[in-house]
Amino acid sequence: MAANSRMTIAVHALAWLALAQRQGHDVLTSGQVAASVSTNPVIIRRCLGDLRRAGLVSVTRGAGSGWSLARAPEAVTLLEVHDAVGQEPPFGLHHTEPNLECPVGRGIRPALSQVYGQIEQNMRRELAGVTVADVLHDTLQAR
Amino acid sequence: MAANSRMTIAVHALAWLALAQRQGHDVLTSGQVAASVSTNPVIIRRCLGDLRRAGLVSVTRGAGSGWSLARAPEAVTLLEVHDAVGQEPPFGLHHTEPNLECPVGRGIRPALSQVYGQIEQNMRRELAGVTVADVLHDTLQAR
DNA sequence: GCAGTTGTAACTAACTCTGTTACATCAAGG
DNA sequence: CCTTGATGTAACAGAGTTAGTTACAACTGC
Repeated sequence: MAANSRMTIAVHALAWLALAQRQGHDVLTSGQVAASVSTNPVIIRRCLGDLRRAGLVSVTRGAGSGWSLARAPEAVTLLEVHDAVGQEPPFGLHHTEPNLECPVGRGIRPALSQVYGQIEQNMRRELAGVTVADVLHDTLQAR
Repeated sequence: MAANSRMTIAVHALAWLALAQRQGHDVLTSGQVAASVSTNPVIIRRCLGDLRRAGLVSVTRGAGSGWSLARAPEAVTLLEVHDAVGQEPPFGLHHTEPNLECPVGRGIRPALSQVYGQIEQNMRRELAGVTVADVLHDTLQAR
């Protein structure tokens, strides 16, 4: 299948919430967000539910309720979104334990963990440097 | 599922080939590699087949045949392995096109592509800086 | 109480990944 | 020339993930 798109959907929803807030709409329903993402409202509720549990958005119940940003869009980084949606790391080790009788099988996992860990650290640092406000700005810039 | 482990298996196989070569074994069979990785020989043949198509290993046919490195392990980078096994990029855009009537739906994909592309570039640069020889060295260092 | 919304369970369909079996193909070496 | 041992690859199974859908209980503003 194509790669994980949950991160993309989450950022899309947050950018849309930020723009709506700027335009005076304090809350959006899952249906309104779903209309922009072109998907089902339940997908959005599941995704925004993850973000709510991470404290990035708040939600109300009952009639006239909906979703809003819990913080200013300048204060929400893509790293927080990444962690909130439980995105998998880009590389995985062996599914089953390699043969520990073999010198390569014995040492390969720590060696690769170090390489992979370094790459993930850099990826996280980069995600931490981009905010929802940045993405919204670039989004509105695009023609 | 756990993340993609093909990259790990490919590097494992290459490191094992490099060590075997250093010890005077010029070729290994898929069964011998599979015994170190703890998997099925067909998995290894498929994986090493990808590496062969990328020119990283060479293979012979017939009795007594097997796999060997096509280059010195110092000259094979993890980036080449990454591309050879067709690893997916870490982030994916929407599966279906977002609503282009919405300003966010219209501009979000180019905006996120830029962010994701930057991260992938850095990942590639990092992978290009690590060779199979480096991994083998760290592997043998591990206790 | 009504209406509109969230939260969530249950399910489907499509897809990926690893692993397995089976077998055709190939070539080294007697 | 034949045996032997290896690759290449198709076909399939089983587990798992993902997006999407339907349905409905729970909640709350008015």
